[in-house]
Amino acid sequence: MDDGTTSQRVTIRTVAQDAGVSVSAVSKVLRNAYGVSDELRKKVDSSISRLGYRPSMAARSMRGRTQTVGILLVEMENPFLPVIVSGIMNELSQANYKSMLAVGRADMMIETSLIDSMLDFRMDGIILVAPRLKGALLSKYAKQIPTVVVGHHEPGSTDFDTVNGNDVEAMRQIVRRVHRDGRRRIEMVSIDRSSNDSDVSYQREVGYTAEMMALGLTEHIRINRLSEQHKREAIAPLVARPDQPEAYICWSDLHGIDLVSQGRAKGWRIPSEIAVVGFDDSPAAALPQIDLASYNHDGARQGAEGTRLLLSRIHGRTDARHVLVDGKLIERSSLTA
Amino acid sequence: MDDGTTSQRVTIRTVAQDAGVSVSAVSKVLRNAYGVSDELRKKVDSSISRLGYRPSMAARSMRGRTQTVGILLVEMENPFLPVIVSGIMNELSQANYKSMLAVGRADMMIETSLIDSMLDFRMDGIILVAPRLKGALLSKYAKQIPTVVVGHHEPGSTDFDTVNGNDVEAMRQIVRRVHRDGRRRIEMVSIDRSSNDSDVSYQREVGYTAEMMALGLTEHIRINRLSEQHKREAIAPLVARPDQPEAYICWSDLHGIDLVSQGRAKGWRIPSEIAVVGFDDSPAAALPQIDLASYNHDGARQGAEGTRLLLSRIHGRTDARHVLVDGKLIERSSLTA
DNA sequence: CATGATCTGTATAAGGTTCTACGTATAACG
DNA sequence: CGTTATACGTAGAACCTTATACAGATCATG
Repeated sequence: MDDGTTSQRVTIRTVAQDAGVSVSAVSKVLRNAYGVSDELRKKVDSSISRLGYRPSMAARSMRGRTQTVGILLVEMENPFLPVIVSGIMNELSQANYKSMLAVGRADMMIETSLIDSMLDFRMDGIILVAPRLKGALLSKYAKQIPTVVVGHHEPGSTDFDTVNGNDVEAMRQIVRRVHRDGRRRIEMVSIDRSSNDSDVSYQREVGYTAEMMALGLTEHIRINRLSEQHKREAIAPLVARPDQPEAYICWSDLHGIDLVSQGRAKGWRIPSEIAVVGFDDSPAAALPQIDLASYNHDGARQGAEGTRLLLSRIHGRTDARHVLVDGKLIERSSLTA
Repeated sequence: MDDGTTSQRVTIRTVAQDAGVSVSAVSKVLRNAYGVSDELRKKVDSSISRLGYRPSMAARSMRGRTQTVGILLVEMENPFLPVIVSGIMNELSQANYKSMLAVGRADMMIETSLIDSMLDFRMDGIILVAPRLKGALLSKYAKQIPTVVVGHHEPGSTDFDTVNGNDVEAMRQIVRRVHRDGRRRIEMVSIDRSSNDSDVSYQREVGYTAEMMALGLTEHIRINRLSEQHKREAIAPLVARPDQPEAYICWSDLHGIDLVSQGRAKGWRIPSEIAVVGFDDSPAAALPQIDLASYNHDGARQGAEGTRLLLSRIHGRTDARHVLVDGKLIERSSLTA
């Protein structure tokens, strides 16, 4: 306390001095490494809490692990993403890891710059949530740092792991459920693939088509693709059609919400004549005025699963894993009477 | 390239070697410090881009600035918060700063641990968005690191700056607008203050009361306080009242949404008999089925303003500033015919 | 031409941790 | 009692950058 070397900040050296041991001993306790007696640990621990010592991340990251993983979020507006993040953080805090979150703006340039930034900060690994970046670029990064990609189908990759909702199975399940009520003219509302090159939309169409065929409803397959831009107007012609099907299964709640509200205004009897099912189980779908049945993809679980993969990868695994997470259909009055 | 010292990572040393200058010279260029000729700079810059060198944040933060500020978000579910964050990030990127985002879970323990974490990472400053932490604790941190608090009234503080929506003025404006249509029995729906000790609810009540008095409507002042927990049921008695006022001004869209939907179901004529105004302009309020008038508090501007304050504080300012940001009332069919 | 001032670039000491290699004390064993 | 194995603790280099102090060159001035 009152010897010559007293400086401002309390460092590992201060602790060592206070506890009367070597710097390396303290470091060992900190990392609970091999070769430290209970007695030593006790001395050091009490010095640490007495002095309120906190290891400097900066110094730490120059040599060893930071115990911190970077999370890159494609954007913040989509309410599905926070759920994934909270799943990630839950799992991380259990493993005593910290996180550093960065938010892109659905822009590739920004995304790359943010990933670079995480490399600069020496994160132990990164979790990319629904990135816009394509496989080749992702692979480039994945070679430099343990990487897991959530919500972005790319099951062929050998450099990073992926976690996704099981879109195909989800769609099949929805189709089966709707069919169980005796409906046969079941159509899908999807988005124009050219506007969004991700695989996500495609997977859902595959599931729809596959199950329709499995149920012998091949002749009723019909996919209405809307441009992603002008949702509200784009859906009008669908509502105005004279020949309505018995059910619409939508690629997203956005479509579903517009459909039920415009449909109700037009006098549709929902669900008796026409059932509508959305996708994503967004907060708006749950509003009593909307009450749109929707598929919940268990974002928290996707996040948790991705985190577990990343941690095992940080601990040395090198082969790529690809996980599909099942969700469940939330029944509401747009589907169930 | 092929001399003995070639290791994996490209460091400042690699660059120096490649450019045929000293390490310190490179560092000077990097920081554009005094005493470097144009010629030298050119040599170094070209080596940097040829080698794809990126300075290590870890090493950098051990001595100088990180050029990174920490953002602490109270939680992620509230859709108002991402807007603030995007305002912050916009402003930061213009000033060539990076950000590190951490998300609490509306829990004080977690918040303190996250702030500690930002100190460990040697952020140049922190922006706390709607923190749960109280003034004394905030002051403690503010003494260690430049701090700005957004969305958390605490105008008395001398240790940190604050940015807030101008709640009093907002409420006065809403009351005036509603009164302009000839309505006099204007009530407020607020939350039980004991459940939320923040100042936010109080400010809005103040504004409501003040304007009602200014308009000579003192006798009609009535504040209905609901417990924060069971919103949907808590609002039922309000809807069931036999003596309805001519307008409800709500503390939050959550109340407003329930009010318009349950009210419409009950046969209220909105807005001719009863007007409803929410607060926050959440996405759900804008849904055509809801169409709830609401006050938009310009979160992006609050974020930007906070960022500017932080940067000036990082650059040496020490006196505390307290900024109020005005927003605007978004008129929708729950208010305007 | 000597002197001082200015301008460029360099050498080098922090800065706080981790981690390998090593030394010492203690225990176990014949 | 001597030898070996094991547990505990320590020295010190390495990590990459910044920043201070200084040396050398160039230029202006008396």
